[in-house]
Amino acid sequence: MAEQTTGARPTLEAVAARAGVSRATASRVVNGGAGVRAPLVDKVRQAVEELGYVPNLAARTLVTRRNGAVAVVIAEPEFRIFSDPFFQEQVRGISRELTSHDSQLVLLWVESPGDHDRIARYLGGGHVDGALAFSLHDEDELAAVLRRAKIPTVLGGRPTDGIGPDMPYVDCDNRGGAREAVRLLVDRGCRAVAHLAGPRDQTSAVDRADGWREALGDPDPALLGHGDFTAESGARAMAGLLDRRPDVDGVFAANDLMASGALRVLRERGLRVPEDVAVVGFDDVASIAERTDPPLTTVRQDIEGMGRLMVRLLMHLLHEHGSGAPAPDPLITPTTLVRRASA
Amino acid sequence: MAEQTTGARPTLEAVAARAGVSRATASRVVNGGAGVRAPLVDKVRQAVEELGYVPNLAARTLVTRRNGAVAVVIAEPEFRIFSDPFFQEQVRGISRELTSHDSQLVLLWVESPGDHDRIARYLGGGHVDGALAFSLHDEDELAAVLRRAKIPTVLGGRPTDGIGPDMPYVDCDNRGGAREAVRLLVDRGCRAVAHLAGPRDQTSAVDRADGWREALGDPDPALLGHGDFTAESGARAMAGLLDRRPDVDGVFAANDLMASGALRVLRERGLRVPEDVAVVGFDDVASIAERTDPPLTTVRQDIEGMGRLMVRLLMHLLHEHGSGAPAPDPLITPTTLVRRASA
DNA sequence: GCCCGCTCTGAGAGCGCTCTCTGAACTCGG
DNA sequence: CCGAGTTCAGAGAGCGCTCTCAGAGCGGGC
Repeated sequence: MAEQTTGARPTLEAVAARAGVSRATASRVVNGGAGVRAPLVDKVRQAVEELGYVPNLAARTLVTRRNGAVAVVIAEPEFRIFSDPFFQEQVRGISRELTSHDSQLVLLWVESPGDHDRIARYLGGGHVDGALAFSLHDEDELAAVLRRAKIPTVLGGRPTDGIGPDMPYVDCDNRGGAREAVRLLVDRGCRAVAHLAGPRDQTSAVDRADGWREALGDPDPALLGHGDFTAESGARAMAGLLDRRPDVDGVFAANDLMASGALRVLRERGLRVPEDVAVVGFDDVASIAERTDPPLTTVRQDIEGMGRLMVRLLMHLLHEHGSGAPAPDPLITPTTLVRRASA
Repeated sequence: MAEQTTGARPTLEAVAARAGVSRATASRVVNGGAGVRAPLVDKVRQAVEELGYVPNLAARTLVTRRNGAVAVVIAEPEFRIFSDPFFQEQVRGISRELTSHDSQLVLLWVESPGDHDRIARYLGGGHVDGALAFSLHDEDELAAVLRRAKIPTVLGGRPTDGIGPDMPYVDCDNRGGAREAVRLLVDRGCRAVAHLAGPRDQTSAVDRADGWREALGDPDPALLGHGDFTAESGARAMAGLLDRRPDVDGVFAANDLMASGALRVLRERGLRVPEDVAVVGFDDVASIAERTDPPLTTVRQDIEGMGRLMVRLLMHLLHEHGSGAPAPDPLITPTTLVRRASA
C-alpha cells in the first residue's frame, strides 16, 4: 500500500510548497522566470531539480491551447516513400526547423483508408498545433480529413485544383525552372527541344510541362513525350520521341530519373550527348544526376529549404491566428540550373 | 470582431445543453454510451453531429492519464534506417497492432544528440502512454532518456548488457535459429561449418555467433570470420576464411547480405554451391534471399510479428500498471528455416 | 399498497496548469 | 517622513473533461 512506489509525479503545487512560494510563482519560473527575483528563481529551480518535476503537458495544453507539436501526415499507403531521397530531405528540413521553433515533429502515416478516421480524431483532438502534408491529389480523402479537422495546414507541393485554392502550400518554381532549362537548350543552339513529361495527375509534372511550353511558344505536340517519373518510362518516352522526331536535338526531362532513362536510349541509338542531343533533368538528386554518363545538367530545387519553409509558413499561420490577417500567399522557392556535361 | 469566425470548438457542455441532458450523460454517450437509455443516446449523438463536437484530448488526458498514443523512438541519427526493409516491416507490424488497440503511432526520431532533451521532455511530459525503441547500444544515451522519462518502454532487439536487464524487449530466437541453421549444415554432411559473424556490438550478431558455437561444441576459431552485416564484409570474411581453412564446406552467415557476399566470392573461386560449400543466411529478407544465385537457404524471423508483439507487451505493461505484477519476461519469437537451393 | 432494490441521471469535485487581478513591499522624490 | 509609483508574489478562477456519489424514478415482491 506504499503510495510512493507508484509513479505519482510531482505537481507544480509540490514544487511550490517545497520552494516556499505560490503555485503562480513556481509556474513563472518554470516558464522562463521573467518577473521573479533571483533568489526565488533559484529556490524554485532547486525544488524542481530535487523533485524531478516535469510539467504535465496535458494540463498546460488545456489552458494554453497549444502543445508544441506539429504533425507530418504521410498519405502514401506504401511505406516506400521513406526511401525516397526527396522526401527524406524534406522531412529533414522540417525537423530542423521545428526544433528551432521548439516544436516536436509527430509523424503520422495513413496506411489504409480506414486510418482516416483515426487520423482525423487525432488531428481534430488537439494533439498537435498544425499539420504538414504532401502533394495531395484530387481523390485524396486526406484533404477532406485535414479540412474537417480545422487544423492549420501547410502542403508540400501545389495541390491539384480539386483540393481547393485555400490551402497554403510550399512548392518550388517548377514552371520557372522548366523555362530556364529550355532556355539553356535553346541558347546552346538546339532547334527541336522536346519534353519528357511526368504523370498528368501531379502538379509538379504539369507545371514543368507548362514551363516548357511557355518557353518555346507553341511547340510541336510531337515533341512531347509522356512518362511517370521512372527511368523506364523516360527511356520509353525517349524512344517514341526519336521515332516521331528524329531531328530532336534537345531534351528536357521532367525529372532526373526520366533523364537517366533517356540518356540510356540515346546511347543505345548511337547518339552523342550533348553533341547530338543535349539533355537537362529536374530535381538534382545527387545519387542520380552526378552518376549518369555524362553527368546530368539539371534544375536543382532546395528540398530541405522547402521543408523549412513549410514550417515557417505554418508557424506564421499559428501566430496570426488571432488577427484576421489573410492567408499568406503560397511560397514558391526558386530553382537553380546546375550545369554538368549533358547540356 | 465576429467571435464566430474563430474556431471556438464546442465543448461537452454545449452538447449536453443542446441534447437537454447533463454533461455527465453526454460524456457517457461519447465514451460508448453504456448505461444510458437509447432515446437519450440518440439525442446526444445528434447533438454531437450537429455541433461537430470533437472531444478535447488534453482535457481527457488530464483526467484519465492516458492519451492513446505510443511513441516509436528512432535512435538512428541517419534517416537511412527508413530504407531498411527490416525496420519497415517492423514498424508496419507496430502500426497495425496499435491501430487495433485504438492507439496512435507517434514517430519521434533523434537526429542529433541535442535532440535528447527535447525528446525527453516530450516523452516525460505525458504526450504518450509508452514508447518503443530499437536495439539500443551501451553508449546510447537514449536508454538513459527513456529511463529518466519513467515511461513504459519496450525494446526491439535484446539490448546490450550495459542497458540493464530490466527493460522488456522483443527479439527473435537468434541463438536457436543459428543452431538450427548449423544443424542443417551438419545434417547434410558438412564437416567444417564456418560462421561469418556480424558486428560484435550488436546482440543479434553476438547471439547468432553463440548459437553457431553451441551447435558445434567447440569449433575451431579459424572457422569464425567477422563482418558488419554488409555484403562487402561478407565477401571479405569469406575470402579470409577460404585462405585459413580451404576445407570449409558449410557456411552460416550472420545475415542474408553477408551470405550474398560470401556466395559471390565462392563463385569467383570456382566453388559450387551447395555441392562444394553449402550456405545458410539469416533474416530472410525477400529482396535478397530470393534473388541470390543460387537462392539462399536462410533463417526467417517474423519481423512484422515482432513489431506486433512489442505493442502487445507494451499494452500489457500499461494495464498492469496498477497491480504490482512483475515485469513480463522478454518475448522471444521463434524462427523458421526456409530451405532454398544454397543448402 | 408499501417498501426494497435496481437502473439511470445529474451535481459537483477535481485533474495540473496558466494567467489575470489584487495587494504587499519597496523605492524614491518632495 | 509621507505619498505616489513600481515591482513582484499570491489568490483564485477557470481550461474541458471524467467519474464518483447521491438521489430520482420505477418495478416487483410480499
